[in-house]
Amino acid sequence: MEPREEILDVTARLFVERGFAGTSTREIAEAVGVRQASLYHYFAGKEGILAELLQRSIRPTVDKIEKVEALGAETGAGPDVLLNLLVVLDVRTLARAPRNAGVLTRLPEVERKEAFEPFRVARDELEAAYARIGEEVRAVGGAGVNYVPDGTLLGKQLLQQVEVVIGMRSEGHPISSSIESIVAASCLRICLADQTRIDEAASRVADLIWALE
Amino acid sequence: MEPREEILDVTARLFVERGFAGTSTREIAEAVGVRQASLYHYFAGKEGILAELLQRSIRPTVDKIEKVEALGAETGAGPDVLLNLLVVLDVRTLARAPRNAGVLTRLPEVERKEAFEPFRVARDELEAAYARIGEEVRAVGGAGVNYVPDGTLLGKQLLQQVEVVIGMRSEGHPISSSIESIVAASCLRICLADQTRIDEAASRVADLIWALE
DNA sequence: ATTATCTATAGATCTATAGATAATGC
DNA sequence: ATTATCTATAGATCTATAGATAATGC
Repeated sequence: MEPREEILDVTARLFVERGFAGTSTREIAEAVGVRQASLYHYFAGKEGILAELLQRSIRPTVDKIEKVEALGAETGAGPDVLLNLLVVLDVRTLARAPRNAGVLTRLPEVERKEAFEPFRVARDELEAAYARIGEEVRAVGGAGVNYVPDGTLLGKQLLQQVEVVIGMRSEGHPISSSIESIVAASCLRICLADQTRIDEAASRVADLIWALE
Repeated sequence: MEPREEILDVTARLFVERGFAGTSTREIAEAVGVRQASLYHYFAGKEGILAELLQRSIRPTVDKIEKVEALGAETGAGPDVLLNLLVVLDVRTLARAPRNAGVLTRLPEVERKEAFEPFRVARDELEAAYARIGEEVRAVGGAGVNYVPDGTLLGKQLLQQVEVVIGMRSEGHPISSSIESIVAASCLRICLADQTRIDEAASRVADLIWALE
């Protein structure tokens, strides 16, 4: 592995275990096997490293939002299918992230520091997409039903639900394709889809997802 | 406020904003208005303060698990009602925690340090209760259905779903009683309960919850 | 006596930069 | 020339403890 990639990999592991402020540049350097000052050749300090790790953890999913919504227009796939697709893509990205880097999005520094603003923007885009598609799913069957989340809450509920895979990985559970499907189904249920619609959406996802990965 | 309580309150705010390693004892002391060394009179260092904050954030809910399950035996309330009750109690605890202290449970140090083991045990108990009750809810109507979470996943999904209120509070949204009900309904939906059962459970919760708070 | 608070400080870090040296690529 | 790496270090913290002093409660 080239040094730059190795620094990212090693730092991801340390930040996930100990957090941002809890990891020193010296520890990173030692784990990589270079001198502390050499890190500054590749990155703008600790913040620079985390900024890149955060981008990598969310970019793949955000880049696919447009594609997913375009697929709705092209293939006539309804919101159930689109939500299912987006969830599966998001779950896979989190499941494959080296060192379970999804954990990093929850570090307190991410909310506070200027350097992470691009990440926050991307994350808000993703949440907005969940809110938008989730509301469409809900609109299909949820007329006159009680205890229904509005868009803001719904977006957060779906994002939160997907992130259950981060917690699973933290405890060492592998993320099987069956977990993908179950999390997607749970998201549809949160949006009031019934089992018939869930089965239907799941069967169409299999044929569409290859085009998006 | 007595000094000990004030230290807890101020530290909760700082830890939520900056994390554990990102907050120094000197900053805490300054914000409280005492000398740095004086903190050690009340607590076993930074870790001692966080240990107590974590306990306070989860204890109220864990203490109610037994009561909730006992209520099932006493009143004949079914699992739908029990899950709804537990979720509402949990949401209320998170909603009322000073400074949104629920955020603290996600700090990386919480997983690593000896001092927080009692908290981790309590949190696992809560997750186990969600898994247990969630499985019972699912067992009522979920025969032969596809894409169904097992107990381990279900426990995590429910815990994760409840924690959506932490995120809401972080962004300044007040936690209304309608959000309580919606989150509870979402949890029942994740467990495959249909709208009839959700309405039924919600109507019984109103009569039972006063006995548990 | 005990509790609360302070000053002072040991000893151990931290990050980021300056500036030297070596290796690589045109 | 540029890229990669190093040594050395400025300057700023950090936590935790020792030990003094003042206030409180029996």
